[in-house]
Parts: sequence; C-alpha cells; structure tokens
Amino acid sequence: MIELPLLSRDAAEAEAVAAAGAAPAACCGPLTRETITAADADVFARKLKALADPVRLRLVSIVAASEGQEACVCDLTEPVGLSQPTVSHHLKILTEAGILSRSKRGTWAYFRLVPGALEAIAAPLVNV
Amino acid sequence: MIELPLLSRDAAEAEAVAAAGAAPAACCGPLTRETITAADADVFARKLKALADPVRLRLVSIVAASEGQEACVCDLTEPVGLSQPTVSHHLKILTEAGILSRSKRGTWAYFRLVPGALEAIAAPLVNV
DNA sequence: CCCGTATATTGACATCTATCGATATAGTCG
DNA sequence: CGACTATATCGATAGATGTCAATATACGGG
Repeated sequence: MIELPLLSRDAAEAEAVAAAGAAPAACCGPLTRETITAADADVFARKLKALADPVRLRLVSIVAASEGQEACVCDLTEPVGLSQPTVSHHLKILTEAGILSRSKRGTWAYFRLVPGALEAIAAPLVNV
Repeated sequence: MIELPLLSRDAAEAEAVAAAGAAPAACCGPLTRETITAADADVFARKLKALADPVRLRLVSIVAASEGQEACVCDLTEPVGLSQPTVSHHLKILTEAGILSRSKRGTWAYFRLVPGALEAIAAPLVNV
C-alpha cells in the first residue's frame, strides 16, 4: 500500500509558511558561488518550470495586482482568453509549486500569491 | 526574400552588452506591481524556460564556478553525464537566451556567464 | 430536494522537448 | 595534404506539456 501525499511538497511548505507567517526558503545557494547539486537543480528547475509559461506569468501577475491580492478562476479566464479547464490546470501547477495558495469560499476558489515565493525563486539567481 | 538574423535577439543583446560593458536589461517591471502584458510575458517566459531545466542549471552553475568563469564543452559533458551533442544543445539554448556567451579559441568553444544576465531574469520577481 | 453555477478532473490530441547515434564542420598537428 | 580532435547539426524517438470538450464534483438557493 502506497501512501500518497495530498499536497506536493511545495504546496505543503506554502501552507506551513502561511500558518507560521514565515517566508518560503530558497531551494539552494547562489548558482554562481558553487556548483549546484543535481538534486537541488531538480528542485529548482521544477519551481522555475512552473513559472516559465506566458499564461502562468500573466495569471500570477493578475492575481498579485488584483484588489485584495486575490482572484477567483472566474476572474481569470477572460483576461487570458483560455477555457476554464485550462486556467484551472495552470492554477493547479502554480499552487503545487508553492507560488499561489488556494482557498475555497463557497462555490468560489480564491487564489493569492504566497508571500515571498517569487523572491525565494529569485534568490539563487542573485549573488549573495 | 526573408532576412534571417544570425543571432537571437537575446544573444545579440548579450553581445552588445559585452561590447558596451553594460548589464542586460530586465524584460519588464515587477510582476506584482502591475499586470504584465502578453508580449512581455512571452519574452520573460522564454528566458525562464531556458533556465528551467536541471541540466542547464547545472551547466550555468559549473561554468560560473569554474576557474576563470569559463568552460569548454569537453569540460562539461562528464560532470552532467550526458552525450556531447546533448550538452552542445543545452549550451546553445542558454546562449540564445543571452545567459551564456560563446567564444571559440582554436578547436575549443568556451562558454561564460553573461554578467548580469541572471540578475536581469530575477529582477521582475522581486518587488522594486 | 432538485437546479444552476463554479471549479476540478478526465481523455484526447497536437506540439514541444530532451536525448542519442550518426554525421558534418572546423581547426591542429604531423 | 591527411589524420585526429572538438564542436555543431541532423534525424529519429520517447516522453512531457498545453489545450479543449465532455464530464464529474461541490456548493448555494428556491
């Protein structure tokens, strides 16, 4: 019998972060100081991949710049011009990467930017 | 008759940057201040995509942390454990994205990190 | 309790991507 | 010039990814 996690590690960390009020940690040290390990490169690449899509960049940007820094799926389909399932799919990827958080209120699912998530991704790219 | 550029726009910018001694410019303002345009999102996503691969992250890291901040293809195949054509392919993607620069000396092709390239990618992720 | 709405999941499909072996290109040294 | 080495390109292939239509799930209101 295999134990399946309900949340990805990143999403789980994002949740812990939200509870503790702390910011997500960077996956690794600066790329240019010492060579990144293969394992750290995998982790970091997965986070970057989540962000490396024009639609997802726009979703993050729209959510972050929204009133109250949150938006529901119905607010997002029209601006990006894609179907609801596709937008839902992208939001899932962003949430699993720990970049967005999802909270359901009634029928609506509200997404917001996890504080510090983007900075944590940027950290290994800037020297110290 | 179609005019084909010899270099991608990013690689061309990287070359101009090297000549002028300036740093590459960020593709756009902070993601969280105002919503990114679709065009800017495309440009930014392309740069992120170039970096969003474990092998390429390791290549960038190895090059940056090398003696003299440069390395040739032959130095790179063994550490990442992939064939020479595959490494060459990844290096091409990184060069076209303006992240690495390529200079051929004799039979060897030396790659180095374009100064400021990673910081330019990180810029839109951090607020101001 | 059933209906309408919001969201998520599934299945299918086209496209992109990472990888390799084989080959082409280019430079060095005898 | 000819052999050797380093790198790039090509062609093929397996796997990942983005997209949609159809469907499932979940919630609120009459």
